[in-house]
Amino acid sequence: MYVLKSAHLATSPEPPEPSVESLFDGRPLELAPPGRALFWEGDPARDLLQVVRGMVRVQRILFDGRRAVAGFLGPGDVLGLCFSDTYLFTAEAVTETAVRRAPRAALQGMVQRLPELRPAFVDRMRDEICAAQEQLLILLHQCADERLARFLLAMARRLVGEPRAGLELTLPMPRADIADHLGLTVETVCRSMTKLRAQKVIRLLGPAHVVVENPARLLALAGEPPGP
Amino acid sequence: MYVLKSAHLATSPEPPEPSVESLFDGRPLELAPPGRALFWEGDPARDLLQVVRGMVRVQRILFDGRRAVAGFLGPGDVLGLCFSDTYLFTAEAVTETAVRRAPRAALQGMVQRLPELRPAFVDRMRDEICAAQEQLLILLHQCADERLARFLLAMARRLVGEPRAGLELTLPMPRADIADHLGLTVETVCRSMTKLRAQKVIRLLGPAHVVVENPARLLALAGEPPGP
DNA sequence: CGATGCGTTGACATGCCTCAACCTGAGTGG
DNA sequence: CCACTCAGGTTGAGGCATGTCAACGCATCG
Repeated sequence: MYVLKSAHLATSPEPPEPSVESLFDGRPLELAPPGRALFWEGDPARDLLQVVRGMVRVQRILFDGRRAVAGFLGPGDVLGLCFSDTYLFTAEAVTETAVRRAPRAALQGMVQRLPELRPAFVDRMRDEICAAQEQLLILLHQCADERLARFLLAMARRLVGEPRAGLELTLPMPRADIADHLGLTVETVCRSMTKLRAQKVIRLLGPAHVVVENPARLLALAGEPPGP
Repeated sequence: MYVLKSAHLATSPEPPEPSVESLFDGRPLELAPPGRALFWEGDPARDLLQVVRGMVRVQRILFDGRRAVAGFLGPGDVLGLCFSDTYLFTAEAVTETAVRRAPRAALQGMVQRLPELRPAFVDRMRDEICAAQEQLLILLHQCADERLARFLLAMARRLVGEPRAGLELTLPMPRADIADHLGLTVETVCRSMTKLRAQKVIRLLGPAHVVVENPARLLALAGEPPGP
């Protein structure tokens, strides 16, 4: 997706290291309640956004009124690196959220001044492309259960590298968001969730709390070989 | 998609402007018969590829044996800009094809040396990301007819900016390729083609030759407002 | 206490997949 | 020239997964 994870990169020890994250140093925290829009599709893309706390949903209303959710951003994720002059999506807070903004011009300047930073920058863009294509290829050919497994796996990996049995994860977004993200309906998401539970792949503590019981099977359903 | 169109960009007037296309200047032509692989998924990604004549199919075999066709490349398209160290897809000639190869190292050197990073390279990567996300968002939420309409529209735009009534386009790839590209089966592609014909959206001269009869309706089906 | 929003489940309709048959055109050999 | 084969394309019949519509459970909130 267009979301860039900073997890391992951001926590580099030396302070002068220039990184995309350093653009947000010293910027004020901005708080948003659930449902509040952080920017709107079509607005001039003035700045980048870094999520500090909470979760943000990136979406877009299609021609015919259907909603497509492009993805979800959690703490550390940066949004807007690959936007053109106007925002192509609307970003909304899913939960109580804290973000920082940095002008895109600052990013541009930084990349101009520091040629050694370019490979890192290009790599991140490339990762985004690969992720988007991967997502496209696989989702298009997957059924509902497999899509949901893939989504749960992605949510789990947001927390840890590879999920182990017993990992508990929180789904702060409502079912409708998951459905519009996977190209399904709310009912189908529910049924697939129930099916995964019946197969002992996951356990449900509540609608928003899932425990991974069989990571290997989750991997397999999501369409990844058990190896990596 | 990961495919970068060079059509309008390549013909900039001033010669010193470094472009991705210039990397291929002076490289020898390489010919490939239908079905021949130009590179394989998993091989070290040594070089970029520019299609000169014919059509190339980019695909990948999924874990469970299903085939996913990521896209098709025609004359002028460049492949490999966003690859990591190994090719993530296999590229095969659909028709009799001519290509040129350029080492990726040359591209990397160009990016490092360029005083201005934006025009040549970053914009194109950004376009790719946007295209992939667009594709993902829309295809996921579309039914078979709409997906096929979208595909036909894309093929038409490969020839001209906006298709007009009477535009004849050639589909050099077999139905199976189209199906695996859209996440459908061969039979469903046939039926959707027949349905579009019945609705007077297109006319079929033969399996590989389609005439656009109602561009406005094609646009609408593909999920784009009639405006642009 | 009722109202509301969200999640879940059931009944039914529909769209796509599966399997099968048939058609067409291009080779190929008689 | 015809008969045959073969691959790709098209069409039909039936099954299954998902969408649609509806009902209900449950928690929150006024």
